[in-house]
Amino acid sequence: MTVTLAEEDYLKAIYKISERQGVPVSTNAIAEEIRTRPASVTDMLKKLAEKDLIDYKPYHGVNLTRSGARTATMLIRKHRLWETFLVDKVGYSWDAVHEIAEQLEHIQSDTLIDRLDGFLGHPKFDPHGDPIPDASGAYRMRNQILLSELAIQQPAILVGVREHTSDFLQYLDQHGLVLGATLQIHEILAYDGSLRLSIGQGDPILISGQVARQLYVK
Amino acid sequence: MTVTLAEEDYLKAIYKISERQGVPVSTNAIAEEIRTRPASVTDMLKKLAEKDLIDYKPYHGVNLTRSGARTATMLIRKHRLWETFLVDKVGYSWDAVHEIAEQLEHIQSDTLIDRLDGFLGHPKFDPHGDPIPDASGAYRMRNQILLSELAIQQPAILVGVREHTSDFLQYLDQHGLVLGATLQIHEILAYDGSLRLSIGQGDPILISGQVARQLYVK
DNA sequence: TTTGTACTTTAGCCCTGTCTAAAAACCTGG
DNA sequence: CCAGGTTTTTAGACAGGGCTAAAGTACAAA
Repeated sequence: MTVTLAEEDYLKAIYKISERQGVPVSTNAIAEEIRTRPASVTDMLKKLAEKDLIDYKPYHGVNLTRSGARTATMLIRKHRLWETFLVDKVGYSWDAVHEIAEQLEHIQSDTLIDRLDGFLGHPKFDPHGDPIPDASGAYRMRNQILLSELAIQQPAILVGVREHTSDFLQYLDQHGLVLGATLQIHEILAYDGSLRLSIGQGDPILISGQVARQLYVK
Repeated sequence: MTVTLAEEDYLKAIYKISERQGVPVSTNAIAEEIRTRPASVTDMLKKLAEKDLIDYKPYHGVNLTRSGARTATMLIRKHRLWETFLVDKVGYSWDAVHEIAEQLEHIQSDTLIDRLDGFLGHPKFDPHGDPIPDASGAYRMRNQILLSELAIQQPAILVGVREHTSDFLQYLDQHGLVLGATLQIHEILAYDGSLRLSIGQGDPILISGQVARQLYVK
């Protein structure tokens, strides 16, 4: 029972949405995630249900079966390992790897991804700080909080980002916001919720609340 | 003007056949190479001609245009670089990489393959001894001959293989026939054309003429 | 309880790439 | 130069995946 490339994309989308927003996952949400039309989603949901990769009740959304969740987790594993490869070995910056990894994650091989994992030294986190599932699909979430929840004056380490767009990641680079940096909030401006923040030993900078809600610290 | 995955496969097949057997390339030959039906090939040839990737005269075969040849050469480049990656970095043996590279060669990125080339140290030959085209598509053929053409007692170095099947490559491994080995023919048996051959300092072994016609030496 | 609106599904169509069956073109031996 | 065999193309169908338009469902507000 093979899973096509398009089916894999749907499973991953459902997985990602249910992580963010819980289950069941709506047709519209999937359409938006995949950038396709709701009618197309409905068609595909029938196929996925037929293959027992999702539980689908018409008009009431879907959730992944055990088998569907395993497939999705393995895709996440592949995606994050390939991103790690591209950054650590091939010299890409973290804002340029997403699209390439979207393609690489569909490579089919029983052995490749585990060997790649070994070649990379069994990394636990990808270049964006997201955890990489192991070969069994297990991964530990860091006990992270959003920078926007961090107490004033409390130092913390930047460990992850929620947004993965190039623009956002380039913004972070330009402001010295790299993974592992020590951050400390000095002040939250009453006017618009901006944060005055120091990075390591540097002079404080100002970032928007919008940005702060995209950063994970520990 | 994008080239689909299936179209890429056809271009590569036409390229490979024309290298072996010259031009023009017949519909049947392509069908056999791609393992599909002649009727399907005809359909695809029309599409490729429409895109100016081939010159196609119905009933008289095809050859690649400049543009089609460029695409095919880049596919070869990608295939061979990925094979090199899999063997040199990921630890695969040379008989296990073909199918994976067949998938990897279709990854679309303006920058990936040149960066991969750099990461690998700009290799000139892949794990099977085939030359890797550079970024401009150029590559030098070694001045190689088939082992079956080598003069008796004349030492030579094994530099390439024609067959890429797993079975054949495993056979070579088992007999110590690895790239770079020094070979010397001691005798050609009149009965069936088998060769008595020594590899490096080892004791002579017997290989069939069939095998000798698959090995390139220099 | 009804009704308006947002969400979802159905119906029917398109495109890609494949297939089988049948027709057409090519070519070679007599 | 033509008859048979081989090769190639055409015709028509199908499966996967997507789209638009229209119809059906759910649910909140009145």
